[in-house]
Amino acid sequence: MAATTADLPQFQSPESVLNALRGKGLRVSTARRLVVHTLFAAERPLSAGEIAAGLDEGPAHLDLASVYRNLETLEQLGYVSHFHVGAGPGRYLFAAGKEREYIACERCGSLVEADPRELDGIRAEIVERFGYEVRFNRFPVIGLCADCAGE
Amino acid sequence: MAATTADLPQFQSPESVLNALRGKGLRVSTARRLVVHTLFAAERPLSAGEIAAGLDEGPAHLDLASVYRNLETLEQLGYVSHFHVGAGPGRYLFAAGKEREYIACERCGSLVEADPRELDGIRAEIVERFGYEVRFNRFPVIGLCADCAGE
DNA sequence: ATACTTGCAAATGATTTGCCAGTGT
DNA sequence: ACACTGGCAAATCATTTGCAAGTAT
Repeated sequence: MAATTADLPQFQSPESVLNALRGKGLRVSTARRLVVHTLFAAERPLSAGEIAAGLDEGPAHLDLASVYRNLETLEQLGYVSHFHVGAGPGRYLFAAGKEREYIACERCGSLVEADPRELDGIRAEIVERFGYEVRFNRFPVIGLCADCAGE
Repeated sequence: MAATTADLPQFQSPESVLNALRGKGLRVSTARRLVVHTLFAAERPLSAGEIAAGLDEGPAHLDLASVYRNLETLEQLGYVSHFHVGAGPGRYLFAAGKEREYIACERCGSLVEADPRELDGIRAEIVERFGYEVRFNRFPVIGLCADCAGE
């Protein structure tokens, strides 16, 4: 289940991802292709619902269950990652072999990405003071962005 | 007027809380009494389901919807507070007029409380580096406790 | 041909809401 | 009395699961 950068070198296009899937013995179905393309083209993390809805605007229809199943498969292979902001739906994005952590606004949903190293200081402080090894990839640090904080 | 300690001085017993509610014009019904007693006696944050289930084992049955409605009422008045650990149900506890923040284990659900001042350094670092004003009362810092981290 | 996948429906879990009967004050 | 509350059923939302029909390889 551990996916390092070495395992995921070929993310130049949706096709390269699909080829990699084929190499793993997975089939390249229409649904799979659409999910991969949509996720690859997205400029921000998308919820399963957004993926299905976005696809509906195109030529094909994809069932939400299929979207979830594909996302889970892709995530287990290390191609996709997801996280939750507050109570909202999970947001999915290409993992692209690099780890990221997030800080999110609970009001407007805006998001900033952080290199894990940027949060290592905080991690160290919490492990020292409280004994917990924390990470902000699945459950980002939640707060208010500058705009929302200014009411 | 914000709810300061001065507004919430009388938390010595469930009865004192109920009296305060009466003073605010709220009625002291059986359901309300049970929720307040249960929450007051709890040594850890409880989910709405746990509150209802615990009552079922005792003399009374309380509908989950009533539990939620009461918790919301109590929270709006500043008597109760709740937070979420990962995808699990919300956990409710007496606010007792003091602010707290939490660090939780996403595997076993264990929890440590922190005085907000203990996390002010982290808050300052994040606001400076990312521009987000974060708080860990509704959505705790999530990670693995020492036991779970040791596999 | 066969195993992997999908669509559809139904189930789950958390929480909310409508509505009308019941009850503190 | 009268507004506040409670119970109960049904509705939401996000996500999962069972299955039979469809399809990539």
